[in-house]
Amino acid sequence: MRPTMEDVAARAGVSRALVSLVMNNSPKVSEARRAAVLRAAEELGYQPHVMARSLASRTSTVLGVMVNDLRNAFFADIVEELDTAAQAAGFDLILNTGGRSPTREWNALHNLLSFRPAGIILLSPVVPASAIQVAARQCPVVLVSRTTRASTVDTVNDDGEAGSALAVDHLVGLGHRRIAHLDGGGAAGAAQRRRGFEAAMRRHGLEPIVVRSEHTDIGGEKAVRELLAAYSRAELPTGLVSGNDFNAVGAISALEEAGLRVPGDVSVVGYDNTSLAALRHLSLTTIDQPRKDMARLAFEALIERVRGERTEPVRHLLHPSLVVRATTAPFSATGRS
Amino acid sequence: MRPTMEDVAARAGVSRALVSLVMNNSPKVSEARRAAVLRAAEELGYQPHVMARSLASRTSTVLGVMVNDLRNAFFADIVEELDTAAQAAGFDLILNTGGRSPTREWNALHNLLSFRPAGIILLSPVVPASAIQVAARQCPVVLVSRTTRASTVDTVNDDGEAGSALAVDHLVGLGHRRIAHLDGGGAAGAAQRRRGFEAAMRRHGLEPIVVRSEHTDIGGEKAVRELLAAYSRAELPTGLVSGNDFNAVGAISALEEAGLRVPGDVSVVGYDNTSLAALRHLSLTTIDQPRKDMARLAFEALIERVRGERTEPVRHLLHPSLVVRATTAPFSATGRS
DNA sequence: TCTATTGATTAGAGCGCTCTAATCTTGTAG
DNA sequence: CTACAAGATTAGAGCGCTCTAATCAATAGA
Repeated sequence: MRPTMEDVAARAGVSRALVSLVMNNSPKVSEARRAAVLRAAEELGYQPHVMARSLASRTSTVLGVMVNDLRNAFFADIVEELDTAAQAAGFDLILNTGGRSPTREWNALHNLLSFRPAGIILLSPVVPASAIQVAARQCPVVLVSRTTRASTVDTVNDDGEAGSALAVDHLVGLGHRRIAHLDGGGAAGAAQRRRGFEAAMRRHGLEPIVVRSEHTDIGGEKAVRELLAAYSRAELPTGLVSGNDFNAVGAISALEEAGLRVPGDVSVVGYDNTSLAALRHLSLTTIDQPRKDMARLAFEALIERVRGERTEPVRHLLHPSLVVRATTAPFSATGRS
Repeated sequence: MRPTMEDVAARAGVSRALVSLVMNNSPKVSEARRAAVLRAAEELGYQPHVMARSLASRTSTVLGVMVNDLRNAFFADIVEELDTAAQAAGFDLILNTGGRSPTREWNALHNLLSFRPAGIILLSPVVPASAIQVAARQCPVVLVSRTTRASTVDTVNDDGEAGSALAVDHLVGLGHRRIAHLDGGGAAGAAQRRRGFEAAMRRHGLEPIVVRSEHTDIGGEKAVRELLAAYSRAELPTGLVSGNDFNAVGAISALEEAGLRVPGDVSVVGYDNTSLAALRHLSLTTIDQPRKDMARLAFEALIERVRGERTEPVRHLLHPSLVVRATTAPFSATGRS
């Protein structure tokens, strides 16, 4: 059995309480005793038992994190960032996935809750709002990539409408006028991005073209094929705003397959600035969600509530930015066949 | 304060012990009582306190997971899979990163240990072997993508030598004879892959060409440029075995930039079969590490030890497989300029 | 010399649960 | 009607720690 505080106390010739004080480096311990305790602990290889501590102190250093999908690099990045912040602040992450199923997420959420965590961060959850409310009654909850009306829950989102607008402005600035959006369907944030696209187009006095698609490369390919079937070469959109990077990559594939050049004939903008987009081979112009900032803000919001420093809900809406790479170029009538 | 077992007991008019039995669905509880307890629990929104349970029962349902780098899709996939398995088996994951620094990993490992987890899984850790030994004295430890001599630790690795051999055999089978390996340098598993490459080449009676590189797309580009500088077009290798997929993508970029076609002039094989490779736009021929199996085996090995069903160490060496896509083609002398 | 005063140390209750051993119910056989 | 086994229930100690309140030691002031 691993040594307990009692063992350390015995070896150091002091009481258990004193060991506790030393372990929490209380200032009211004489240097001599402190040294003795530390040495005894060292010799025994003693390490405080987090769960026992948590139980006794009625506080928790555990932060629950439920991720929509770790395979999605966006979330993986955020979790990495959260982990860094948590370690720095002395918290531990317990992690969960809901498999994008409300039922499984509900279970996962319950598992997190059963640890009596100090707080919970939900990354793009698909559980109903009521489930979030239930969780929020037990501990502070922060939502990332998901909105809510609940006033006890903080949220961190990127401004998808602004992001799409950025893409449209960029293309229009390059002289494009026929621009299509490959919509993400039911994916998180897709609706916003579409709305932003439509609004931006109209602001420029242009007619928004929206093709229903998905946030996958296959989806992007299909959407482009539909576009190719629906328009003559002369009328084909010369600018594409994809729902996300994967979609954009698929779109580019289909475009090239059809003998069109990117960006010579068609300019393409992605969304998310995944590591994929940064690959020199693709060099995709895309919209960057400030993931690091999102993670940091989510963490800070949570900790503020944990420490009871704030009760008002906070709604972070982060501004995305345009990352210009090699898949967008000025519109040129001559470039077309 | 959230309701405790005592509250439920009071409301159901039974003792705390009975509630405990019901919560662990013991068979020795009358149906009437069970129903009463369950109802009371429901009404109060009671949920057992995992930590208290763990403390009292001297058992843990916590599994510690330390990840080398979550941003690496390979690890993210494994964690996802571990999570699925853990949830199914009633365990909870507590997750950590070491930032690829031995010191930080050592801290992270300590954090995990302080939870008195049932077991620990280390994904490609960079801590010294001694640290792993220390951990292994506290609870079962399984290593993924890392070997050890410690007889108390299980390991799960893919057979990197076999993987490279697969790539070489494939290229040789297509008629290629001048084949180069873009080495991953100090990256985990890189040495094995290189050894496998060299051995396979010699087995075919061919001279192995090894270019020092990195597991990044930039690395791949640079390596190819060196190759282009060192060889005349006629003598340039017609087959490339990259250290991983990213490297391969970079290599392809540089090749195309130099006016060479893939796979027309040069065939390229990646390693890892990341989601990147599967993108139709790239369609990279690559070596697949059976991640799902690796995760499953790691989990099973751990659970076996947790349950005390085995004390002998187990060394899983998984066989990678070749995934042929569009970046490899038969050698053709005419294809060359 | 005696009492405050401050600082260091400890006793002991208790966190929410489990688990063993003891107790209480029944039902059944003698 | 009693004895007893089997099943259902509970008392109570204890998991490893924290924390309050009490105790103890040492110094200072009168």
